[in-house]
Amino acid sequence: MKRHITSYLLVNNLDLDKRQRTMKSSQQKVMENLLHGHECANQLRLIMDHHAESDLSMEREDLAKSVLHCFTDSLSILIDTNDHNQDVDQSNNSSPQDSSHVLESSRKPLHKRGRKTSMVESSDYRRHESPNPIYHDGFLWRKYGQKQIKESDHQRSYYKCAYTVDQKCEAKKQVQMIQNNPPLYSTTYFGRHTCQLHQAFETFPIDTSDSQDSHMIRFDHPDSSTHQHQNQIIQLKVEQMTMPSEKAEEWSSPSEYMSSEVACAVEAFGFNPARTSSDLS
DNA sequence: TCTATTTGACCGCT
DNA sequence: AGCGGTCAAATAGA
Repeated sequence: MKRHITSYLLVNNLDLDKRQRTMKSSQQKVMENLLHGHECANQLRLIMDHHAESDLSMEREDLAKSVLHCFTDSLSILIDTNDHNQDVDQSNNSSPQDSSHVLESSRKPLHKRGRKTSMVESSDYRRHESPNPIYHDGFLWRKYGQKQIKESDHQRSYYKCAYTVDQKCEAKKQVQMIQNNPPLYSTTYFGRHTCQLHQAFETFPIDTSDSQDSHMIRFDHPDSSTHQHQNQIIQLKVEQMTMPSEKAEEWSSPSEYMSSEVACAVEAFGFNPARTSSDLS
């Protein structure tokens, strides 16, 4: 036992340098993500200020998704770093730790042998409950299964990232209705996206021939007016996805026509794309 | 014809 | 044996 503890502490000391370097790069990543999110938010505001009359709901939603993606990545990095530090702290200090997290994340130990009893019990996951199922959360998902779960009236749908093969992204999610009245859906995310959203967008077909169906989204650098930096131009084919104008009139808050996660991101910024620029001013 | 979804079968674990 | 998770052939739809 004593020998086991000594060797464990040795490993911890040897890992310290490596961990500090990792933390630095993590901070850099978080900073880059947040800067990118800030740029997208600025771009979103510009669109809303200058193009309120035209139907640019898709640009707004995609920008909001980009903002959400930036924050999701940043949170994931911070939670990882935090968990790592807590593991170290717990091994070095026996005092109890505050286990509260922004996102629910399982830290239950993996079975060394044997099959996991469920994904929830064995891997890190984040669970989200909402009145509507989350289908559009900024990532592309591919459904690979649906199953009736025992002790549940509703089927569970299994999704994996559409870039599982292309980019070896192992992110998965499960969507299941957990309550009828009022309707409540549980969306559980497993693993983290290793795919890049912008890479995903780059695989969209670029069709400059049909300007009516295509819209340009530019993620400009803050100094974009000086053209010192090359803009990252993403062209999205928008078909059957634009929000019907009559719906736009009915909906009063982003959460009514966006996925709840995207809406949360939008509302967190105090934006309401359904409003006009005059409402904002 | 191509791509995404559906669904029954299969696998590995308890 | 029964369960949850995944695979892959069949099917649907654009």
